[in-house]
Amino acid sequence: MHQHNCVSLVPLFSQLSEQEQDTVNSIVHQHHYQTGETIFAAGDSMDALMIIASGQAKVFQLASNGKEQLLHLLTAGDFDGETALFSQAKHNSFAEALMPTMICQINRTEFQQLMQKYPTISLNLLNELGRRMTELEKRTTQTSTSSVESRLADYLVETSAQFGKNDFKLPLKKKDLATYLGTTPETISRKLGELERNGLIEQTGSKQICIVDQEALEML
Amino acid sequence: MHQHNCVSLVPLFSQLSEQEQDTVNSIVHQHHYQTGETIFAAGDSMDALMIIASGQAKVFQLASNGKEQLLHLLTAGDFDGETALFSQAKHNSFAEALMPTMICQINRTEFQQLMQKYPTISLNLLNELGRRMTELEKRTTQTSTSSVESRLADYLVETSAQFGKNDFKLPLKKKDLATYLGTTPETISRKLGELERNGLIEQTGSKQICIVDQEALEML
DNA sequence: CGAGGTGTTGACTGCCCTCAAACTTTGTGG
DNA sequence: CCACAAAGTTTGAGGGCAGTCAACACCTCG
Repeated sequence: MHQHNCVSLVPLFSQLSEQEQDTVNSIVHQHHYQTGETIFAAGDSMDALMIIASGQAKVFQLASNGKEQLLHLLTAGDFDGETALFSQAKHNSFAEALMPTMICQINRTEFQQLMQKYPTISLNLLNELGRRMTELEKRTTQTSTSSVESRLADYLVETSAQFGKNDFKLPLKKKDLATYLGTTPETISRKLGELERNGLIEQTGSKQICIVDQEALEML
Repeated sequence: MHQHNCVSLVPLFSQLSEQEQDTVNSIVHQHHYQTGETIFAAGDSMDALMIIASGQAKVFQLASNGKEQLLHLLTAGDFDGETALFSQAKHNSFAEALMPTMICQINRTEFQQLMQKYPTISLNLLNELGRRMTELEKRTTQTSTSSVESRLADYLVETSAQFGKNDFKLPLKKKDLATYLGTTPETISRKLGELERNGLIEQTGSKQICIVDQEALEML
């Protein structure tokens, strides 16, 4: 069987030599998930670090009223489960594949040995956790201080920057985008319409967005 | 001068021997801040890890419209600035002392050397970052899925649990509590009044709260 | 082609934010 | 230790943003 090499893809291990990466690769367990399939659920015990080799997954929580809150969008090279590496805790969130997705897992104990052997790994972990923390802090601040319109505008500008062009396809269903921005699909739909009517964007196709007036968007 | 020993207070260094802690203590710089004094501001360059030796500080962001969002409340033993340890970045948030507060700083380069020498430090850091991440994720979910009333109820229950008794004094001004929960002082005031009228709590004095019906609070 | 999930549009409602004024607590200097 | 100023809190009135509900249109994919 052709074993896809997760390890070389991941920034987490990028500073290791090729030989060291092989070592890591040998203790990795692979899993494949289909679109819509659950990767883990709240309540599951966490005992491994998960790395996205290919595909895309969403991490979200469910409130007691059943509402969904999207916390992170994971793409190739991203990982999750780091809080599990020390405390033998349960997942407090869900993860679901948004497309056919390959996941590499490393058991807690094995990963702990890795970190002892190669200290740069834990530094990389710290780095990435910090980055994600900063991102979440920003989003938290925005959700409780700004209007949906400006959050959406900000999201569009940032996403377009990631793609490096004004014309791009939303990487999320609007349903998920809504919970990501802390609002509802209906409101997203309306606000996008409003932005279009005001000449700031154009909706060329399903999920296809073109930014017309970036400055005005940033102004919100 | 009597040098307050920060290091022994901090879980971060708790696994080090007494002698090793002394070493760490020798590279620590101390600063004292008065109530209301700014510890760092957004835009300041980050070049040190900060540890609260005694006192209390709030970490918050300012939105473009001037609104404040409280992100973390730091008390003795907590630290901040970990994202600064690798990337030579700027602070994106503010920190302000809420009472006379003693802070211990360790420079980036010196702390990096420490982490190389004592790998358990970075593991402790990871642990704490994960904890804080989990906490923020929960709060984010709550702010965009639940009503102010239930967020407040949840906060009261959790805070009472921290103190270990039903009768306690709010550790924050209501103004700050409001931005912590993503609302306004007026709304906090009203909701507390409502909870009291419904017999779930009692407001015995300024900031003094007594939980009467914990079950009903958790129900929200 | 049909079915289920997804997106759109409209009408309505309500939570909570805003503004403003009175009252209370805090803390500081005389 | 008191007095007074500044900050924080409470209460009321009013309005707006966005959530809810419902019906319909639209994809996407068996």
